[in-house]
Amino acid sequence: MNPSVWSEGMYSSSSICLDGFHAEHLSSFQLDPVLSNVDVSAHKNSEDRKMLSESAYYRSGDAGSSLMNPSKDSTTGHSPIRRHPFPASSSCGHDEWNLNSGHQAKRARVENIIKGMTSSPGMHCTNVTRNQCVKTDGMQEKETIHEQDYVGTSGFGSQRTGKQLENQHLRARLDHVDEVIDTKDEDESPETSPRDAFTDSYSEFQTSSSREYQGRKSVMSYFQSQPERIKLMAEVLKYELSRAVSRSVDSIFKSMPLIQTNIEGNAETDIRLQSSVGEDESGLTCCGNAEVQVPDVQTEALSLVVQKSRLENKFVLHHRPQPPILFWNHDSKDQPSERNHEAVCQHALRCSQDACSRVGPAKFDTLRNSIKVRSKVNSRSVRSPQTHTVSVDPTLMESPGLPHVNIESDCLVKTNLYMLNEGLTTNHLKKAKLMFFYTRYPSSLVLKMCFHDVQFSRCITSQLIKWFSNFREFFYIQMEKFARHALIEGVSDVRGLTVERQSELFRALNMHYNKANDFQVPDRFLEVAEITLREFYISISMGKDRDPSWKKAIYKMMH
DNA sequence: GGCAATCCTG
DNA sequence: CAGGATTGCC
Repeated sequence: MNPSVWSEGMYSSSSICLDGFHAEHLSSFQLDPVLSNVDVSAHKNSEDRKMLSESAYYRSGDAGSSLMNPSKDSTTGHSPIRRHPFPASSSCGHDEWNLNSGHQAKRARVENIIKGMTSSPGMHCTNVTRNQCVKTDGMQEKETIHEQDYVGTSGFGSQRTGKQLENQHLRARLDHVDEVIDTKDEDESPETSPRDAFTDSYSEFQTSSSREYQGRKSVMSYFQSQPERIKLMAEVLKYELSRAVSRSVDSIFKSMPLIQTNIEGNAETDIRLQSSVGEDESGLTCCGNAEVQVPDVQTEALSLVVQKSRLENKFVLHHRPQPPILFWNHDSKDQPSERNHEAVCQHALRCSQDACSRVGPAKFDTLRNSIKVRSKVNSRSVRSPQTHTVSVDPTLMESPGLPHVNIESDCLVKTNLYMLNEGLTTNHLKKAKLMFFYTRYPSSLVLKMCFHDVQFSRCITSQLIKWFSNFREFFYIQMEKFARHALIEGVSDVRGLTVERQSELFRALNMHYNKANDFQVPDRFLEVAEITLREFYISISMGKDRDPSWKKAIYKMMH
């Protein structure tokens, strides 16, 4: 493959969000502005640095809630900078913008469907006129207008006959709606549709202040006078809602929805986790789109090595002034959908917590115990829809065409959401590899944060640490290999050793950590690789490799 | 001795 | 990638 081809262009359509930096955390923790500018290299040892990062991390909760307060956004109107809209302080806050900005195409479709049901055949009352009807003339007159309008233009004769036929017509139309939606959903990727459905349905009830909803509200008001149609509409909405819920829950059970979405090659959304180098001091990007701030813990996770002073030829750990920014790519067509997916996840997680508090920990322990513990890497996330405590058809969670979801299933939904993976999956491995681009030595705290869907145990922690140990091993082996190769080839100046995206070394690394090649490897990683390569080169050229522990100095430096 | 990381091997 | 051995630090 031509490196120049894949280096940039390929990333524009599908990149990765490390789901470990899930909205739940992203919204909950913010970089402490005071601590953010501290140069960790000034601290005497790594423990201080770690404590600093962690204290910043813990302290950042308050800062986060204030920073992420949507009321601030509302004061600025439609700011070009869209932050992740979930305030840490409002456990059940559902940002109108986030939910409202779901798939507009589908929304428009639903709007058209609703409009079509009310305006055709022969209905001319637009949203505006309907609102005016409600405002000025009251419900009864509005109904009269609609009925007269409808009957008058449909030519069905008497009003009674017209109603019967209208009901028939509506039924047929609703059937068609189902068909259209089903067909559409089948065409859509399985990752995108659940959010849409959920978002559409959910936002129907949440976005009371939106203009669209006002229009629909008036439509619903119109229906309220007609029990038959109410029933039909209720069925449609219930169907949509149940399907959306089941799908969104299903997506929750996927250990890394966004990772999977992108790695599996189904998503068009480009979510990039990038370093914040070059961003402004506030940690905000000016990309003009929504962005999510990564908790300060990331600064620890991204304890990348930078060259503080090339003149001194001394490499030190340098605390990054800002956390990396998770932002939405400008070119993404599916941004709202992804954001809403985050919203769904966020909401679902809150629901799970809510369910936990209501059902009690004992029951959840039972649920968890019902899951088989897997010590090895599993190909799929642990999912156990059937439990001792709640007996519901397991296919419930899979079937997109359920006519309805009952109360028990709702309970199940919330119950299952609480369950965590008790084993690491292949997707966790993929995720860990991608994390390696940012951190070579993740602390257990970082691991817990990034693998928040995993129930941590000593075994899990050890396994993750072992993974990173293996990653490092491979990394250093490559470094040594290419350093020696450079010496053999007669490279005399260390400055001639560079790691570019086109270089063979990078391709080897990329092949190992990012085999699918759908992740934009951060430039910082290339810098680290280059620094390490040069260190190996220098050590070997100076004959330090005669010392059995010659690598340790490099390891220590890179730590 | 405990722990963490690397080294070695399969 | 995982398991066990080894090393080094506290």
